Amino acid sequence: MLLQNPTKQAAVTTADKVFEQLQFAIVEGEMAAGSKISEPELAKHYQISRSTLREALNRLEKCHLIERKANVGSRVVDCTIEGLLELYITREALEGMACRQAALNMTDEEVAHMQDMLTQHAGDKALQDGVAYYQEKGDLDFHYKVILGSHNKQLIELICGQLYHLIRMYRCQFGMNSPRASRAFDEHSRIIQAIADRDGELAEMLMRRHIAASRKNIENKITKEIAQKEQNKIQLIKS
Amino acid sequence: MLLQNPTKQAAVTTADKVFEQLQFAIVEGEMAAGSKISEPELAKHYQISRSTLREALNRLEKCHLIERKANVGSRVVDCTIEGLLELYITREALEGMACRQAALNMTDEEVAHMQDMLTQHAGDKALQDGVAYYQEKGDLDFHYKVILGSHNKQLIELICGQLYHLIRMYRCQFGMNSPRASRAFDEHSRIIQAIADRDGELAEMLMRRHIAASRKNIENKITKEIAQKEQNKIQLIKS
DNA sequence: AAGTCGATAATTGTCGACAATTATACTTAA
DNA sequence: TTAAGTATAATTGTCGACAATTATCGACTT
Repeated sequence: MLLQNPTKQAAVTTADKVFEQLQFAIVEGEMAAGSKISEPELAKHYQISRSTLREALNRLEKCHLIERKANVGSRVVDCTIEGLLELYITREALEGMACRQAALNMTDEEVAHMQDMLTQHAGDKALQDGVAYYQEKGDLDFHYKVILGSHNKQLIELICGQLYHLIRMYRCQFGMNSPRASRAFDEHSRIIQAIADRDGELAEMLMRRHIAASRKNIENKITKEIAQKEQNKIQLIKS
Repeated sequence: MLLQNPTKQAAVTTADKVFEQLQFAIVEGEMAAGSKISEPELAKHYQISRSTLREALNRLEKCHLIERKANVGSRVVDCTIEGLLELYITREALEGMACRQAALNMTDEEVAHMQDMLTQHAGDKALQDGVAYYQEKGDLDFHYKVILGSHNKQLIELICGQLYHLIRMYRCQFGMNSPRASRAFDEHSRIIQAIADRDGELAEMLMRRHIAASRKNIENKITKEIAQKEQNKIQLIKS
């Protein structure tokens, strides 16, 4: 499963290819979050020169997957709870606006296509009832379509080109295949309705609530996990 | 006048310095919008190697001031009306949310400091009544403080690190020292009040209206200018 | 005369080496 | 034993050259 973002163009140069591999490695956690990056080591591993590697690193920095300090080096970004919440706040703002713009700017064909997609997902959903499939692919499909429907290059670039890599990273690392599938589906359905009605204000509000709900869901889950770990620690000490 | 963004750190490496110079050159229009960038030529001009120049170009790309195509080269972004409107839509979303977060997260000291700043600006404003100063420096000061007050690294990076360079570029190129100084001041004042009241919802709404008003103002001005030019053309043909 | 194909020139991508800076480990003194 | 200072090693920044790709110009065909 790749789930590449829809704005990306074919990787022609070797730096492009290495960038994609590194991106995958970081998102999937093969390169640990927060770990230091050794340019000579990585260059050797991918059999490329440091110049080419640095080109790839620059693109990783562009989508906020690594951080660089002058004369010190690069690190993979680390996944913190605060970072995750900040990311979702930003996402709420951007995707909410994208949804409003989609309601204003989507062509009728695009709207129809989205509705088709949703009914198709409904079939899949009924079929394998609540399986993570919808959450993974269907969810991303939906959100990408809305974002692209905004017809706003700035929004599209910021969300698809930058934020979503980080979101995927957090999803992988925190193991977030949250069991909101059926509820999310209903929310998606209402959002599409608002877009079809060309009701930008409602569309934005619904999208923001949709994302906020997702954020709160995660927040709950994580705080519970932390509580669980604390519990384990205490039991470990007792025994 | 530099009006550097408040998040930037000192430029230590030569690539950093060249980046800053290029950034300035692009924003101020010394390098024409839409023009092609010749790496050998620029490298020679700044007396640096192409590697170093490319490092600088990568940072310019990060703040969306240039665009690169593989095996073809870089161009300065061009300033279109559509691009400007898309930028302001995005800004409305991000800065609106930043303002909401500022209402929630700013310390009392930060709020007090902003209020001080505003009264000081009020003095300046009374002094030189309506002069562009407020529009230039005061306006940016205000917006930066709100954004930083959100205490959201993601928002801060996106707005200050990326969007604002473009905004400054558009301001320069389209000659936008709009005569909204006094009205903008009142709007700023109300926004600070909402922040001081910790009313996130109102703060966001006011900031969004503030930016939307600015956008509409520009929209009007530009369409008028275009109409004017058409008029001139017609007269030219007649004569 | 217009358009297409091919050779040449120019530009971008990639490479390996050196310079400058930072991190590490060891020695020395308190 | 701890701390500071210094010398060494490793890493990042910068450079110039070569390879690969693209753009330009001219010849040739229709």
